[in-house]
Amino acid sequence: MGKGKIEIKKIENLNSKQVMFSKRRNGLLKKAKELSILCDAEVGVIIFSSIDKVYQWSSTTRLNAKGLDGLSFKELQQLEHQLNEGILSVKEQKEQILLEQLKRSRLQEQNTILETETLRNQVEELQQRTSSNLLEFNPLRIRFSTTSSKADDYDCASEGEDDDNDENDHSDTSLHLGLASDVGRKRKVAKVEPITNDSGSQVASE
Amino acid sequence: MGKGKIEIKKIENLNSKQVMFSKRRNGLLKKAKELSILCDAEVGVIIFSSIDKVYQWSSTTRLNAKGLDGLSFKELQQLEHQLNEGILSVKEQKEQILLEQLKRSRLQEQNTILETETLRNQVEELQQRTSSNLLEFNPLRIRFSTTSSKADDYDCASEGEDDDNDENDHSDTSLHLGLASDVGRKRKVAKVEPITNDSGSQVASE
DNA sequence: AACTATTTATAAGA
DNA sequence: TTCTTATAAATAGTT
Repeated sequence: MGKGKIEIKKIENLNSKQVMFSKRRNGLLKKAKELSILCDAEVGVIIFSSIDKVYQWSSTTRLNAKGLDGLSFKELQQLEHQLNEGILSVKEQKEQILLEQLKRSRLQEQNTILETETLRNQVEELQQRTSSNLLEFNPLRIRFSTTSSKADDYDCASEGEDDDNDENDHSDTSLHLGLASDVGRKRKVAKVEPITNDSGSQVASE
Repeated sequence: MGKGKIEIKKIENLNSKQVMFSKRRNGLLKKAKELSILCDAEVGVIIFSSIDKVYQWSSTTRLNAKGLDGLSFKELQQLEHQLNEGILSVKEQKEQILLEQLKRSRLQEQNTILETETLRNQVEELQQRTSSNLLEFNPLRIRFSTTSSKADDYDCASEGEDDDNDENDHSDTSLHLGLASDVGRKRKVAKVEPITNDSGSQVASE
């Protein structure tokens, strides 16, 4: 509808394109507004020019800008992306912390359980000696459990949390018992093989 | 642009309105398409008729329907809401599971630590007797730690996880030592007061 | 940005 | 609905 008919295809001349855009954009928005008024419809139009500026109009506040008018499409998209990423990051961080603590807690627990086991054996053995009036005493017969030394490789070891059983971190590899020189020593525990990492990951993949 | 000029205001006649809507909707979409082609712009148009049916067109797949054409706006909004809720639910569920396990693990750990403490004391005491050649033996002097019986109230107790220390669940309230009748009994541990629930919640709020 | 010759959209009617 | 047609509006090219 002009002095000459035009083919609907991309305008290469930048200036012509800009002029055309301005005219037809206004026309489109006007038509949209008319439609919404005449036919009592909700109409929304959003236009991203090639210069990446946003023009939008809508018959309702539902679709209208919330202070985002004038932001480029890429900016808006980035904003949305960042928000989503932000939520994800926070959630993932929380999850990571929980997993970390659970892993650590389980390792700790495993340690303590082994120590307990060892101590229990000792107690029983000592009790037997005691109740049998100690006819003989041979410390070498007291068994102790696993004596691996690989526990330090475990990455949990370096974390400095103020748990109330940090003492275990400096425990010996083996457990000595029944000798007079050992009576004064406290907190000697049996080391354990690091439990498999899966105990933590399993939880996450449930 | 018709046989007569019209005023832009709501059309009351339903039939006229429907006809007008159909015509102008097509016109608007055509104009939008032309604009996007001519000026290399991204254009999106969404139209909600008063019958609440959606018509939309967009120059990019970004705004195009994914099989959602024809859904009412309310339906679309509900769908979006449900999706968001779904994600949140899943995340929260995962978090809940982790917290649950951590709480349980800590409780378990606390139990074992207390038991260890008790056993350690016994061992030391017994060792002292042993190394002093057992001049006297009085089992009553052996102390044991907390003997509360409220532990069963803890809601963790009913959960049936296949942990490898379920034996502790049936432990006695008190610890008996030094008597011949006790030598054959295993796995008697001191019960502890349930630790405060905060140990778990603290983690979540970090 | 304004002008204007034309094309296009569409109001009313069939 | 769709088609027709008279006419209003939009706009391409020009200034």
